[in-house]
Amino acid sequence: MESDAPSSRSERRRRTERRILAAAGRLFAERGYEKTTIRAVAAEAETDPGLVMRYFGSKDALFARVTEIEPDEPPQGGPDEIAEVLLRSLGDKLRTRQTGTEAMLRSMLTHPAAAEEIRATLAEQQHRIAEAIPGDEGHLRAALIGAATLGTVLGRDLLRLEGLSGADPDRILSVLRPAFHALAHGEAEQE
Amino acid sequence: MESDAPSSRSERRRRTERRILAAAGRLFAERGYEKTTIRAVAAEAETDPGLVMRYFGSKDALFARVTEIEPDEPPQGGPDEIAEVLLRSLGDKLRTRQTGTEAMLRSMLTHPAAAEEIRATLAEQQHRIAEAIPGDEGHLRAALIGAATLGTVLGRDLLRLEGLSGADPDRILSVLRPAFHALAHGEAEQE
DNA sequence: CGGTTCAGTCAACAGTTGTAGACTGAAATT
DNA sequence: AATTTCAGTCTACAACTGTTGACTGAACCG
Repeated sequence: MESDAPSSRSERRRRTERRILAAAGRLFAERGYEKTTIRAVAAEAETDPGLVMRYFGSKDALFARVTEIEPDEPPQGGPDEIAEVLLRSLGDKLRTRQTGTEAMLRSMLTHPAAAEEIRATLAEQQHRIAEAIPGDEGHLRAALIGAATLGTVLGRDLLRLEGLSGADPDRILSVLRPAFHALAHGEAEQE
Repeated sequence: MESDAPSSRSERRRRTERRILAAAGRLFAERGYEKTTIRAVAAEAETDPGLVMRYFGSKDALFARVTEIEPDEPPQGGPDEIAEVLLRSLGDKLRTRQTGTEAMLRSMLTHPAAAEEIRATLAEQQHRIAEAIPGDEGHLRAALIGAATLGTVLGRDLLRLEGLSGADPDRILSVLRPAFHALAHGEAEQE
């Protein structure tokens, strides 16, 4: 009772590729790079390991395809605007979970390519943020905002930390908001 | 030119066990659970894979031994005291890096036992923190402090994020301080 | 219709893994 | 001195890995 009537060569091909990508995304996100095998991906996609190799070249290349993600909205403006933009980006990540992103995060501690991608992404964002933050600590502040964001997504969606795994994104954001503003401000605003 | 004159059976045994534990700690911390092989541990410890198995039973058991870590100073007091205690704990972790802790963190996204250990440790700390934080959001606030702490250690020592990898622990703490206090406070103290 | 392309299948490769067990020789014990 | 214990070594196994290449049959194109 599935939707089909497949048979057109290019159409079949496109479908299998999509199934493989979806299966790979799921498995990489759940198990990480090393524990995800080509065979398991093929089984999950109901196809053959050989096909996976032929269509994507190698396990590494498949991983790279799955973890292609579009960059965040570039933060700009003053410290407060920056904090709000970053909170909004975090909110998006918490609301609409992407297998690609999760695959990347899941493997970032063990797969060098994933680690490098994260480093590069965060570094670029940092530079933009640092420009807008007064004081010579701009880079450090930007990096710590990144770290906090990372920890939050990791804790909620990958580690499923108690008290965070089911939490409503909006409540998370509202608790985090003052903290992000505090981090974004070079000069102490309270005390 | 090494210090030795080994030969006493129990002494030799103790030494090799220590070498194995040290080697395993280093490798688990650098490469994570899956990519660390018994053979590599044995080679690093200049001994035999068979011995590693005999002395520690299994790879899992060896990992468990290596990642035994003593719990943090239990946080107590009001929100501000709690924030300070947690900052101090973070400072300790940043200043004196422990291979056991790093091995645990490195593997927490791919090795279920490591993930569970982290969850349990953080959950227990959270409960204590939550009691002292006013408002019904105590657990969420506690969890987010944990996530931020996790992200900071991860970003600095495991991922080596640009702008964080070489950062002085005290500067990190001073930037994080207002943010931790903001997170610990149930009622908004600033605006 | 005849020939070509190509999605899909299958079997096999070379290497690595955790783990088990037999063996050796020297320290420990009697 | 005779015997037992045990740290250390070596070999082997069964399972699993990414990857390759030969094969099959149906869709495609002339």
